[in-house]
Amino acid sequence: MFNFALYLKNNEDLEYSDKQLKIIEAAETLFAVKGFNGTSVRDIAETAGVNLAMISYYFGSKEKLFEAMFAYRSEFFKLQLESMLQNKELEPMEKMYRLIDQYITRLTTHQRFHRIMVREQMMNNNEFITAQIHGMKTRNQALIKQLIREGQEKGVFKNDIDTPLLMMTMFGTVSQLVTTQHFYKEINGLQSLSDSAFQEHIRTKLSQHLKKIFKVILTNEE
Amino acid sequence: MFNFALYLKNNEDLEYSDKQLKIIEAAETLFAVKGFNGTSVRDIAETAGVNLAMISYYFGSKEKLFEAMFAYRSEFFKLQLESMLQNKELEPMEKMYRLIDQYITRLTTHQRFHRIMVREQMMNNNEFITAQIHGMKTRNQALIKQLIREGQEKGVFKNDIDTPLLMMTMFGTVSQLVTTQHFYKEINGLQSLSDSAFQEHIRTKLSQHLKKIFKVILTNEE
DNA sequence: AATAATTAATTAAACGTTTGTTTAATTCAA
DNA sequence: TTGAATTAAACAAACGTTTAATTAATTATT
Repeated sequence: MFNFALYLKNNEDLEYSDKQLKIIEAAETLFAVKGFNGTSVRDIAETAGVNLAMISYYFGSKEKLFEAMFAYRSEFFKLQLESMLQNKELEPMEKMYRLIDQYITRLTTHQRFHRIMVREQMMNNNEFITAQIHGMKTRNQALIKQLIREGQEKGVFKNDIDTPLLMMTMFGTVSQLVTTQHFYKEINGLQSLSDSAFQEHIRTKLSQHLKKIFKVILTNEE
Repeated sequence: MFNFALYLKNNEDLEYSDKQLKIIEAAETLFAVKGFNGTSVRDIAETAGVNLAMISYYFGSKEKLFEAMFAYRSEFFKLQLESMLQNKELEPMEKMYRLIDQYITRLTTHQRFHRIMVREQMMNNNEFITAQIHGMKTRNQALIKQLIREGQEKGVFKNDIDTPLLMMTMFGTVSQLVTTQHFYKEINGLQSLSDSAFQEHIRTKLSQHLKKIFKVILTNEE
């Protein structure tokens, strides 16, 4: 009997078929809303419009599907910072502004994946995913630390910057707004806005707010 | 046959017995680590050292136990702001500083409950708990808005303050640090610190950091 | 090009566990 | 002696996963 999941394991750089992608998308949607344990394999199969057994057939298990989905989506979620940070024509503060905007864009356009990340970050249930998140965080932290050092060497940033704490403020503020956006919408009386207009509103506000904070924390100017 | 859960429903202001509190504490611990769906009633019974049936007997169901635990703990979690904010001898900025410290203290000393709140805030699975959280947030937001207005009327705070967004930064920064504290510990090379020393370290750093941000956002001084 | 052989994809049904909850009997306390 | 607390056992439902049979697609052979 043919075992696709085993076959996949030995061909890791395989592209997913339409059907496999439907399963991955259904899994992402449901995991984001109901959590891993709150989502049944039958839920996923029905949402994806495939037979229940196809999930084990293609991914081996529910947990492996979770990991496959996470790895697949994290590709799109990764910040593309390297080339921007190496650009020698940009000032450090301008780079930091772009970093903020890129982070806001990533997080608001991949909200489902972000919710999953927030949860997994707390739970540490799955070794593979914990390692993935840790890798992401470590990479980003190193790049940002380098950028801050660059600004300090050029004399435009202050010297007593707590990089991890500043990142906490960026991640935390955006994350908090994304996860409690209904409350934010209500308290600001923005219920009449269309969803896309509201998302745009959030992005603009967050960008202004974080840039303001970063400017005063990083430099001496107002 | 006697039904305690029903009896409890008609005597809402009843105090919990030692046994009931053991169950509530076990539930909090397990829900915080494994989530609601990841925790079984048998898990809770074993951790609390009681018979499985006692949970249905005392609380009616797993979900009702969750709600009872949430209501019980949210009492201790609530910020006690009213009296402090009404103190006429304190300057607005000093009040804001105290608010920050109180929030940091609450959140770092009730981390398990906070994790549950973060998750529920995202999920909106349980109506009762969603309503509880919404009430908490609305109350806090109103009090803080009032404090900011007071500062503005006294001429010490700027006029263009986005209160909800500033709150997002406070909640978000503290929340992010608490939920990813292992990463923060590692990246700062603080593994040798004892747990209580590390918690103290976090509180101090967060306090300084947030006060700095709030000062420059709220006032014109550095 | 047509047919046979082989491999992959798909399915409904069944598997053994675990789940939350209830039962009915028993022990304990007032 | 009466009402409450406690228990082991049982319950049906839902769970993730596997099976075995069937259909579809691909490859090999004539």
